[in-house]
Amino acid sequence: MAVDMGKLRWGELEDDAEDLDFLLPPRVVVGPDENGVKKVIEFRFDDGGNKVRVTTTTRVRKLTRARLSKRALERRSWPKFGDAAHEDAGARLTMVSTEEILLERPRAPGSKAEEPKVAGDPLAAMGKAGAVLMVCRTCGKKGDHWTSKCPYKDLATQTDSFVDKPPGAEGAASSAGTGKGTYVPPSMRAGAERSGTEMRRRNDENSVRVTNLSEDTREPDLLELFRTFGPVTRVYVAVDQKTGVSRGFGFVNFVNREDAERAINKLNGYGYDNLILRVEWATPRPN
DNA sequence: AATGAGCGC
Repeated sequence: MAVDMGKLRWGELEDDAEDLDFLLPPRVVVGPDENGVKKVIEFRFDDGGNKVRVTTTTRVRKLTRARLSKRALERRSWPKFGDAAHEDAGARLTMVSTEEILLERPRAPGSKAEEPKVAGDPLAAMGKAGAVLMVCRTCGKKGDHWTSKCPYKDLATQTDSFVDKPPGAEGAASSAGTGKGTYVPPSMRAGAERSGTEMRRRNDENSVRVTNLSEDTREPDLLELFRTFGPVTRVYVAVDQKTGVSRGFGFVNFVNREDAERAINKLNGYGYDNLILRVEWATPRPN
């Protein structure tokens, strides 16, 4: 058999050698004899490719006929139970049970009762009433995704070491932020309907354009980078609709203009993912 | 080098 050695790796060569086992005589089992001695004779190739015979001799426990029948007889004297209780004695030695037997699944101590599993997509299987109960513990969004599927799940903890922080970012001082200073509920977002004097127009004014992003920088990365300056309402990375590849720029919208300004001052020229970011005010999108 | 999506009226 001609083999192109250049295309084979050693692991494949090994497999190839094993394939030759069909050339060996079949395994032979002799016994066990009256003394319980069993011999297994098998053949294999040694490291040099020579056929060798290997004989293994073992002594098996003798199960005498008397011993077996004694135990079987003992079982026959057991009182019948279940469906078998209605059978004539000795009519059948074995039978298939049609009884329903509920098995308890062992659980870790202290674990909660199992939730009923729904086949298929749990979100789709759930009615609207159920969806309301679904609240992402990371970003707080309702009825959209589970915590485990949150796009920001990796960013749940604030990076304390990173650059500077807006004054009062830790607490409620930040005007529109929640405790963590990042998630802004819809009712508080720019452009949301507000009572009284505030404008209803969508607010794109605190929009920052970020260019020279590496191809694999995505929205959660941008959020992680910019959230330290204050509450962010939106991150967006422009993506080629055809290929899905990042176009290398994006936008970050801030609740507060001062936060956006500080982000620009701090991050413009900042080295990120081996590239030097450009961060500047975005010209508002025509609408 | 570069300024974003899609929804509904």
